[in-house]
Amino acid sequence: MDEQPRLMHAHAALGMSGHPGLSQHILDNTGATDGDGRKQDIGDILQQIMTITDQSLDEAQARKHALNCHRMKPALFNVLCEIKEKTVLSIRGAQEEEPPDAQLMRLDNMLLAEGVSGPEKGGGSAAAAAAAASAGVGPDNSAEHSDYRAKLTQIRQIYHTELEKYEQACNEFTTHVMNLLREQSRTRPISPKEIERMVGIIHRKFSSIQMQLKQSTCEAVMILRSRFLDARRKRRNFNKQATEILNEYFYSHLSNPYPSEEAKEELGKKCSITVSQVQHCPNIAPTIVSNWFGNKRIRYKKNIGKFQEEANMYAAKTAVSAASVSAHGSQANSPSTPNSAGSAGSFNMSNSGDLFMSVQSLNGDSYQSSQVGANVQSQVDTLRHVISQTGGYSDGLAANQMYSPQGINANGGWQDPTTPSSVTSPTEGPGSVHSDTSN
DNA sequence: GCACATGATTCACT
DNA sequence: AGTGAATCATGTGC
Repeated sequence: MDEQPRLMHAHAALGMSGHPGLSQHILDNTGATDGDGRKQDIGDILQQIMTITDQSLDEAQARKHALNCHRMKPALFNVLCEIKEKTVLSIRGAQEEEPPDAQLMRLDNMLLAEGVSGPEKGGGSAAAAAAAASAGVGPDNSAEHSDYRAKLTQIRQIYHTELEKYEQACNEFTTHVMNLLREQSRTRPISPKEIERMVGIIHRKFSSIQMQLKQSTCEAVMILRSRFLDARRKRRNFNKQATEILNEYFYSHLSNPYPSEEAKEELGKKCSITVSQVQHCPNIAPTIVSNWFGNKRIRYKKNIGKFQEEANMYAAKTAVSAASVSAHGSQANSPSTPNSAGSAGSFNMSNSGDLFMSVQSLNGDSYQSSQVGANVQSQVDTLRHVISQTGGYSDGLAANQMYSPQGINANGGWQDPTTPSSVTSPTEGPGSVHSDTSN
């Protein structure tokens, strides 16, 4: 009900802030009801406000002091506060509460998961280990792993340094603004709530900067991670010797080219995979060997013809080795296992039956024979000779046995792929598809 | 630059 | 868990 007089007091207060004489002038005219007169007053007030900048600082301070000491000041100030509370705050009130930023939460979670934010656990080794695991690599301390860890630590350090800087700047700025507002609150109505809101605005601004920092950090981690994984994925060509060893094993176990874990490890060692491929990560050798055998089986099966020559070559090598070992009085024709070959450390003699099958396919299978040249045929003859000398197989047996090419059965699979060739059964009889035994 | 070979990865299946 | 098949990605030779 008493709104009108209060508003008029407010006008008076406005004037007071600029000029003490002016306030008196307004106060003297509070009873005026003439509209033109009021406009004239406002014009005067504005005019005087405009001239404030011309006044010296000392003079302004003196007037400010006089204002603060004015007997009407507290009452007028309260009125101003009340008016402001009813207008400005009510306008802003609606847009206060914001939902928690989902993107920021995602970034925080990711940084936490990657070991960038949160408590330090060896420079994010957990994340590095996870990355390594996802790359199909054991938790061994490979060079790439430590490199990844070092770089992640670097990112972490930069992130925390920058974050600290931002927080410090935010706090400094907030303190500064709060002091300023508190100072100003003596001369103009600034409620604690308003200061609080201002602090909130400042924090939001700074948190948006923080979010950019977090985004950049996430990007950096992603790039690092992808590079790390790419490095693990990077293919490495085996050297010739390694390929030969693997091929020898493959073709000498053609009927069942599924090396046991032991055999894989042994092959890994023999192939020097531990040196050229996985010197920092020796446990991966069996995996690499598995990869190689997996690829070999598939590709061999897909295109047997293409691999025939290779098969012959390795069969010949195996046969020659068999012959030489036989000549030295060893048990060349015994169905020893690749790993039990022990002293010689060779897989060559492990499965002469497979070799035999290679020969069979060359000689008996029309599909095979159509693809071999005269030189291969002569090689076959040589092999037969070698085999007969080693007491391996008779021509009669060879003629009676019809095998699908290289041990692949009618279904397109190898016989009993679940049986590791390193445990080739010596009890397998002559009638068996597998002709490991030498009877 | 291209084709090819081949190691590695992924996914579905058993 | 091991495997086959498909696919990707890269090294190599021309």
